[in-house]
Amino acid sequence: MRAKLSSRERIIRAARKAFAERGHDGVSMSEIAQIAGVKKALIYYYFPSKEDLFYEVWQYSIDELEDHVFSETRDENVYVSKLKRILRSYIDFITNKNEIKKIMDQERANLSREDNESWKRVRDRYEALKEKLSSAINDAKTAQEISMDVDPDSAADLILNGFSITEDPDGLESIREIIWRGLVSNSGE
Amino acid sequence: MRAKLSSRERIIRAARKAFAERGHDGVSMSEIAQIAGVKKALIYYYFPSKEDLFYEVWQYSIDELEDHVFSETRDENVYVSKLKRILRSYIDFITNKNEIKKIMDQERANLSREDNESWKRVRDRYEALKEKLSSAINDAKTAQEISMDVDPDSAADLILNGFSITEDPDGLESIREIIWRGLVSNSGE
DNA sequence: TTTTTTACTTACCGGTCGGTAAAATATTAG
DNA sequence: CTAATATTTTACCGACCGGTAAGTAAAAAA
Repeated sequence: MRAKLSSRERIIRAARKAFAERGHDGVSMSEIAQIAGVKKALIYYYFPSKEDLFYEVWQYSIDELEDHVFSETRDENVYVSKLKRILRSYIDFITNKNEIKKIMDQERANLSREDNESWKRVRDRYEALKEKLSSAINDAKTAQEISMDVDPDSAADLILNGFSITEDPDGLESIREIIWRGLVSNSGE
Repeated sequence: MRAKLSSRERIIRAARKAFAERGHDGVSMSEIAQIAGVKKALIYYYFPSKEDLFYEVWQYSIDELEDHVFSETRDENVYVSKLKRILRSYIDFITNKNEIKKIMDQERANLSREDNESWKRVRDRYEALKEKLSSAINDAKTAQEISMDVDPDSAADLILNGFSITEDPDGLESIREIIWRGLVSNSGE
């Protein structure tokens, strides 16, 4: 039987669900309150603003993604194997924690907007994730285990963007294979 | 000197610009009116609703993309060359008609939402584009000019999603190279 | 037992949303 | 010149937005 969650926790989960489905701009605070089964004003008791609530959801989501994807490969010392496992567990994460991936997809366009000061921390958290992935790729490249043609930063972009929309596991797998061959093959021409 | 545009055209261009920057949900009709230099009610004279205005922008944008990407390769008969040119002109399009690509990025998450009946035609127009790309890939595969491991549909997804956010031309080029090697190399393992 | 803090509700704020009716102005046709 | 028609503006609608002030009930601290 489920332990009763605190109101704060219920709000966060409701927000995550709603933001995943409709995005930050598509969701109203009253909508979140309704899903969480609390009054709207209570949200403002725990969170100063919609933006702050969103950021907490965002932060937790990316933390969870990083934990899942990077923690188990920490002691792997063959970089290309490590990278391969990162990719696999990333797909595993997308499949099982689909809500979190959806939030990232929803706000992807906002991540490239240099204006909008209030989104800075959201962008920063995302950039930190990307950096982790990028340096794992760079390690493999430095060890000459993947193609020297690969630019680690672009490859990280490709991985983080390439699996959007698709929910079908076979589709994800196909995409992973293409990307992987792109990373390891020596010359495409 | 610029010929004076009709109000209707000015509205569409203003809407395209605004939707590219902030997305459908992030833009208000009065904002669009202001950019177009027109009263809000005039928009409703030409377009029944915000949704209809958005769809017209969307439709024209994807038409333009298809024209740019597919028209010049129509008489190419070596499928792999054709596909390579498609990819190149897609990047060219992203670079030069960046506003249109941004609209697609903004609404990407909405494209996977099966609910929301009113977005059906938006999704359908996108799916038609994807189908065109997918069958170009399939042609190259059938002619055994690219890897037999490639699933055309997934590859089309990857191409349409993989170039997001990035505006830096070098980054786009790097991503294109990875994808291309992924398509043509015979086995990544 | 009194006081303070925590958790939460009720009722409201000004502002903006998408959308509309009707009047005013331009344009065109007879 | 006039009448009809196409275009644009003015002024407004109810609904909902994010956010807040003030109060309440219960629990924790004094």
